[in-house]
Amino acid sequence: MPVATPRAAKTRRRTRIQAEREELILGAALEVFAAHGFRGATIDQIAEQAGMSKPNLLYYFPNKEVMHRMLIDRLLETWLEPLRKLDAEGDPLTEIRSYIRRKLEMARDYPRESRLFANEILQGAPRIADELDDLKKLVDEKAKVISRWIERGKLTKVDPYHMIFSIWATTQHYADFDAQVCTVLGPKRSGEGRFEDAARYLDQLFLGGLKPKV
Amino acid sequence: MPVATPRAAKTRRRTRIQAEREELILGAALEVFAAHGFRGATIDQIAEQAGMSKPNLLYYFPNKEVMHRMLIDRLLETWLEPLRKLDAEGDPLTEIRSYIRRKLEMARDYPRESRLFANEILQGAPRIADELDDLKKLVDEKAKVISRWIERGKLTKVDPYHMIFSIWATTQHYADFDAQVCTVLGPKRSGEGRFEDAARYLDQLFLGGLKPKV
DNA sequence: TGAAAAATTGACCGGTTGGTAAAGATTACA
DNA sequence: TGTAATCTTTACCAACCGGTCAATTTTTCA
Repeated sequence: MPVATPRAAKTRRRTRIQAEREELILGAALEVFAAHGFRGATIDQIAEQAGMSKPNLLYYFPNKEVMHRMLIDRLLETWLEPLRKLDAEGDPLTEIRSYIRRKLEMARDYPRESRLFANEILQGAPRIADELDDLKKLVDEKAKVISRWIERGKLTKVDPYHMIFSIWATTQHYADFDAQVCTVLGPKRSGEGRFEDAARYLDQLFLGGLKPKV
Repeated sequence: MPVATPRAAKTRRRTRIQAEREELILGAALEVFAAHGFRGATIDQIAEQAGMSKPNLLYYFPNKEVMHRMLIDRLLETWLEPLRKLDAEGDPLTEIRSYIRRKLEMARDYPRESRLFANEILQGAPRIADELDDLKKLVDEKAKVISRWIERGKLTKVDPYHMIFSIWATTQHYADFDAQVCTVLGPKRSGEGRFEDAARYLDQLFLGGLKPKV
């Protein structure tokens, strides 16, 4: 007869345990979703990763979709932050360099988030069409900023959209294709130093390719 | 009592129907694996895509793994061909440009193969560790070629491994993240022309970034 | 301290999935 | 044409999976 679900409890104050457990579960869910995709992840796996029973997990989240959705929403908040920070008033090459750096740091520090997102896009983004529209708006806005930089001769004339794609691709590659990167680099070079090497290389590539030849 | 499986029939000659059906099934499997990943793909889906019943499909392939493995093996054959063609004797910038072009064409013409591979790597490459070792050998070999080019002053001094990663990342992005690319580009620019725009941009990026400043 | 609220668990359920068994339909070929 | 091999289908099964139920344990707080 009792069994007050956390949702029912939302009318009351949130328990300390509730907050802790929800974070624990979302962490476990991120781990499992990133490794196996939405369909490949099972609630049992997530529960085991979180160190609790399946019904206990389902006491905090009504189902798999809600966990996934919550992770995606959170992810996009922080994921787009580097692009938001791209400052129209700053020095173009410096701004782009910083953007690449920040994206690479995110690939290094939040690889699971990157893979969660990659899994979703790879399968046609079935659960995040709305969020992609927001993304489009942001990219449109920043593409205009880049276009203005080009008009002022601060950058080589390139397609801003494809430029942004290339930054996404090259940086997220180190999170999404980590298994391949580490195999190819071999045990000696696949330590954390690979991100510094990558940063150096990407500087050369983008600054060389984008600096205007005056 | 009869029921000779195609495997048992291997001792005899392969039937016309066998060859046709196996191709049909592999095509359907590629479609479904690329769209949903290994775990997310069901035999029923593949059978429906191939226009036959599940047991009929399982008459030609003993299980899901075998289909997947066969697709991966085939894929890697053609997938690595562009890199194999990278010619130590050719002109470095031309060779790299051609490599990028070929990879981009593969992303355009074989997006399902690209996504099949991406799915597998993204999940830690659990089923293709051996194949990745072969890949490493090939990359090691070509990295040496690139290093020699650099020694001779034909290229800016860059890390050959990360250079290859950046080519993979930027080209495969158009296949793997197609859903995102099309959303961001909008309906007007997401026709097939996007690959030509990409080719133009990648030329600028890589040739600008890699050409030696003499 | 005691009782209500919150947290946890084992048992269970209906639907799906990978795969099998066996019998029937079709095809190849002597 | 007949028959053996090949191909296809219906019916089925055991394991798994998402999620519920009801009962038990733990925590909170008056």
